[in-house]
Formats: sequence, structure tokens, C-alpha cells
Amino acid sequence: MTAGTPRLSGQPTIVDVARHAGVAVSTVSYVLSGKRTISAGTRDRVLSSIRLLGYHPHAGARALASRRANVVALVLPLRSGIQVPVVMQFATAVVTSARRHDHDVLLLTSDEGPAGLRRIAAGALVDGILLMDVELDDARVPLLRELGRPSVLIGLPADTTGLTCVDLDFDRAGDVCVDHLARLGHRRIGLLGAPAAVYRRGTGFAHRTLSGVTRGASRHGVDVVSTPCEESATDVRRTVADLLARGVTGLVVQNESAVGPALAALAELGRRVPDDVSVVAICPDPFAAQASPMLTSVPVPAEEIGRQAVTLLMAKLAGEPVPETTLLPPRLTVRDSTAAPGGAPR
Amino acid sequence: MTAGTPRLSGQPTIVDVARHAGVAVSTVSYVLSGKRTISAGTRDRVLSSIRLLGYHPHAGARALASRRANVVALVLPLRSGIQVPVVMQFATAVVTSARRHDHDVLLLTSDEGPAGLRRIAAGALVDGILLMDVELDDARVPLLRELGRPSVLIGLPADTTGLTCVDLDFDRAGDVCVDHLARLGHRRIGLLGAPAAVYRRGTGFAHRTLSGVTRGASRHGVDVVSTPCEESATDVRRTVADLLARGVTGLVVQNESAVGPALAALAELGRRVPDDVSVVAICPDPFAAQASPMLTSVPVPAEEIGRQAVTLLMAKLAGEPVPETTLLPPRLTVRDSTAAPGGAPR
DNA sequence: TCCGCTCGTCGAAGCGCTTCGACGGCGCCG
DNA sequence: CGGCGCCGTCGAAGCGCTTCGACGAGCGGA
Repeated sequence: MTAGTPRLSGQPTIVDVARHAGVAVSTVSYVLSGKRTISAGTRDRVLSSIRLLGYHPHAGARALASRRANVVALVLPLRSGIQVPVVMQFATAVVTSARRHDHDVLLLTSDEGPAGLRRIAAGALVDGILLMDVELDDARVPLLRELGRPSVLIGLPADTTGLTCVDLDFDRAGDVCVDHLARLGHRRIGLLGAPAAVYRRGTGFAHRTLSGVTRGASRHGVDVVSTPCEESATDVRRTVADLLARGVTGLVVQNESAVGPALAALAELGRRVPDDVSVVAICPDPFAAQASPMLTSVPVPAEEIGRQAVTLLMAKLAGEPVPETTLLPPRLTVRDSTAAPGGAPR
Repeated sequence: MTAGTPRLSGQPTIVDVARHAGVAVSTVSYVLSGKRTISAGTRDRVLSSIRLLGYHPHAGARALASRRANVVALVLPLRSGIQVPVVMQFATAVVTSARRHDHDVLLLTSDEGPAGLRRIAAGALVDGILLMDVELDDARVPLLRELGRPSVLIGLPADTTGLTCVDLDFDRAGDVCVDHLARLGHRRIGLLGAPAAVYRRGTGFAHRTLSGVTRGASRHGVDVVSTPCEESATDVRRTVADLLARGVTGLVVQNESAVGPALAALAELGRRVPDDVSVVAICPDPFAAQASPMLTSVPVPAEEIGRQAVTLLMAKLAGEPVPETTLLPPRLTVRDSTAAPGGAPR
């Protein structure tokens, strides 16, 4: 055993690997990065030394020398009215896809605000930024432009110029729901919306759903009654009762945490689904599938959106051009909660 | 304007700050770290240069030189049967407290497995590790010991020797729930548990709750019927019906996603809460408070656990000794869902 | 046979920061 | 009034990696 460097940290460094494999440090680096051709023999020798020594490159050193941290920031909302499971699905999809691109994910919460973004970006801790829960007029958007780091928004602000955004096409989703109900014969449709605070903040998806619903309704010449709705069971019950009182026979529920309570409220009010009232949900699929009856729904493809966002970000990091906005088309899944009004089978 | 270094990255470096303030680079560093005394005059000059230039230290360079990344890893579960809102609360609490200690949070999902932990730790990307959703016999625990990085577990494995763990004292929580119901006069108590997969995995909290419930029951000489329960509305309904059929008058629900469906099922079965059946939940407080009726509950203090975990990790990073296990005492909040059996007021 | 390539490898110069040892200047104690 | 110690500051040596230019060896074409 030849005496080596006194490896203070305990971890082997690239120097140890090079010495062990009998090559230059730069050669090891090129084996790892593949940025220059290396003979098969050398490569194998280096790789086995790496495995043998249990070498892992030092992330900081790499970031310093290469100006790439291989980390992306994910900024999550923490606010009231957010849809926790959806957010979680996004997050896990993002982490998984990022890993597939050899990147890690740094978690930020939006309550540290712009200062946090600035710190992260300027400190070269991350190469790119993923921003969730974007508002129509979001304070972080100008900052993002200023920082000049590649970024992708999940959600749509009012002005998308120069940005990259991904989201479900909530507008068309709203339309599709109404379309489905209208075709079944419903003439008065209710939208059980997001909490009022969400509309007030100008969160894109809520507004877009509403506009889609409205458009679909006017196209079909049916009425639409839309009302925001808080998350508490009490408020959901009141809102549902209110909508029914106003003659609604088809219900579009876009607040996933309201789905369960809404069904409970209908049961309590003695209305059968779908015989008396039809329900379409815009929510993650498992929710719709686990409810009883199983819900006709437009699933929010959180996972796919997360994946897309990462893919787009990676493209930007690689300097490739990407489209400004990517809207995923809604797909309506018909299950057991919708039927023609008045109990006729669909 | 004197010509400076050709700052390739666009960001000012510590050299720029030093030059602008007319001091040595090391002085700037000491101003920032406070590791040596600096005169007030110099400090102010340096600080204002920093602000003026918009300087942010390069995280990688800092990590390289100081052997501290100021980042902690948070390993989240992604599996079935996890309690999404609780996990989310943990995560946000962790991020917030970590920032308070000048650390950022790297998000890992447990599905990358041990390899991910190893990569992260060996690559010096993180200084410490927070592990959630620990199983009684968790494969990652030995790895954690081997890696030699400070870590804190959220949840309890079977053998805690040499580890640092934080959790709610689910055992006592179960006990407290039964105690409350027994004192009200209930003689037959049901535990609507976590999904079967969770027990099978050997997830600590589920087992501990069960043992606490059992102990409380035997102390009071009351019967307990315990059954796992899936998350779907259908299964919850069946399980509830089953428990009632077996003569249960008091229900302990620990699966937060089952709370809503369970109440709905009771309503459907024509049982009033709390007149006919009493319900105690072990779940995050907002859930219990938003249900209708408002639920008597033992809140899962996700936020506090997250905070504690970070605090402990920081202590370990600083080389301070910390206790092996920290169990937060359960607090029972009495609301409107419990009463003496048979409709008598409590 | 010789020139000029390409291929595979090496050495060294940083990347931006922390930290250690050194060194004046000043106040204090004797 | 002299020496000692402390305070505030500086310079330089890395931390572990990437990357650029250089260079020897082998090969084909003229």
C-alpha cells in the first residue's frame, strides 16, 4: 500500500483515483464527463478504480470549476387554498425526472420570497429554477427575467413573453366538462370553484377554468352558476345546497379537497349521483377513482406536467430554444358520476 | 470607474468586493463569517460594498473551501399509504427552519434508495440528512450509520442506538384517545387504522398507535377492535360498517385521509356523531377543525416535529450532543365529536 | 520516406472562497 | 519608559475539480 495523500475528509478525491489507475487527473475527469475520447482500456481501468475506491466527485468543487451545479430549484407555494396532493405529485415528479437528467432538486418555499430566489441564483447554488403556483401578475416574474437564469413556470402568468410555462389547459378543461354535461342534457351547470382567496390572488388556473366553463356554456346555450368555495366541510355543504337551490343539475368541482365533502353533502341532501345530480371533477386521477361513485373527471396530470417542466428546463440549460407556453390537452374520463338529468341512463 | 477583473460570470466575486472596499480578500471573508474581530469602520465599509455590488458568495466555492455546504437533505417517502398533507407540512416546516439556520434543503425521494443517499453524502452536496417515514427495520438506517454524516430520523426504527429520532409519541397518543373514550363510558372501542401495507412495512407510527390503544384499553378494561383500512371511500365505509356491527361505540381514526369518508359513512349509516358514535382522530389539526362536526383529536404536530428535527440536526452539525429519541407528548383537544355513549351529554 | 493528421493522454492554470500564520501598531503593566 | 500581548488586517496556500493547450505516437497519402 503506497502512502497516499492524507485525505483529510476521508473521501477519496480524483487525485486518488488517478494515482490508483495510473493516469493523469484530467484523464479521470474526461472519463467521467466524456468530453474527450478515451481508449477503452484506460476507461475501464479508471472506472474500476472509481468503483473500488468508492469515489464520488465533490459537488462543490465541480460546481466551482465547471460553473454548473447540477441542481435545480423548485419553488413551492405554501399558501392557503393550495391543493396539497397535486403539489406533492408535482414535486415528486420533478425530483424523479431531474435525477434522470443527473440533477438534484433544491426545495424553496415561496415565503422566503424574491430574496430567496436571488440568493440561490446569484450564489450559483442552482442552475435553473422551477416555479409553481404562478399568479396572473406575479411579483417573481420580473425578478426571474432579471436574474437571467433559465427557468420554467408551472402555471401561467398574464404576460408570458420571454418566459417558459407549462400547465394543464384549464380553459379547455372547463370547456370539456361543460360540454360533457351539456351533451347529456344538463341546462344549468354549477361550478364549485376554488377558495375566494385563490381568485383574488389571480391564480391562473382558477380563472382559466372559469373562463372555459363560461365559454362552453355560452356555446351550448346553457346557464352556468359559478361560486368560489372554501375548503371546510361546512362551507362546501352550504355552497352545494346553494347551487342546488339555484336549479343546478350538473356540477363541476375543481377544488380537489372539496370533492369528498361535496359528495357527502349531496348524499346528505338526499340527492343521488348521478341520478339526481351529475358531478364532474377536475382533480388528480386517484381522487376521482377512489371516490364513490367513481367520478367522471378531467385528471390534472401533475406528474406529466412536472416531467415536462424538467425537460423544458434541461433544454434551456443546454441552450436549446423552447416554446413559450406548453398547454397539455385535457382528457375527460367518463366514470359513474354523470348521466342525463332526471335519472335517465346516459 | 477603475477597470476590474473581467468577471466572466457576471456576478461580482469576493475579489471585487475587497477591491471596492479597499481591503484584503480575507478581511471580507472574516466580515462575512465573523470568525475574527473586525473594526466597526472596516466592517461597515465592506458591508456597504457588498450591498452596492450585489455580491452573493459562490456556494460551491464556499463549500469547497470550508467543507460545509450549508445544505441538508430531506428524504421524503413517495409510497402508497403516506399521509400527503402531513408530509407536506413537515417539508415546509423543515425548509423554513433550515433557512433560519442559514441552510438550504435538498429534496430527495426515497425511491432513489440508498444509492441516492450515498451519492449525496459522499459528494459533499449536503452536510446532514433528514429522513422521513422510517420503518421499524429500515434498510437505510445501517447505511446512515456507515455514511457518518449527521442525520435525524423523523419516525422511530426498532433499534435507535446511535441514532437521533423525533416523532409524536404515537403510543401515548393511542392511549390518550382510548382513555378519553373510556372515561366517557365507552366499553368497546374501534381503531380505524392505516392501510394494511403500512403495517406490513413495519412503519413505526402505525404500530405504536396500535400498541398504545391496546394498552389503554386493557388498563381501562375495555374492549378494542382494531382493523387496517385502505384509503378509498368504499373501503372506509365497509370498515366502519364492520366496526359498528361489532358493537363499537367509540372510534379512533388515525388515517387522516379516512377521516372525511368515515364521517360520511357514519352519516350514511344513520349514526349521529357524537350521539350514537364518538370519534377521536389522530391527524393534523386543520383537518379535525374543518370537519363537521369538529373533531376531538390528538393533533399530529408536523410543524413542530419538523422544527425539532432541524434543530437537532443543527446541534449535531455543531458537534453538540443530542438525545437519541425525542418524543413529543400528545395533547388531546376535545371538540364536538365525542360524548358519552347512548346520547347522554358528556 | 517524410509530412501532417488524428487520437489519447498529460500538465497546469484557474474557479471563488476559507483559513492559517504573520505582522505592524497600540495600550497596558510593571 | 520598555516590553508584552492583543487587535485588526494582510498574503498566500490550498479545497477538488474542469478545461485548455501541448505533445508523443501511430497512420495514411504523396
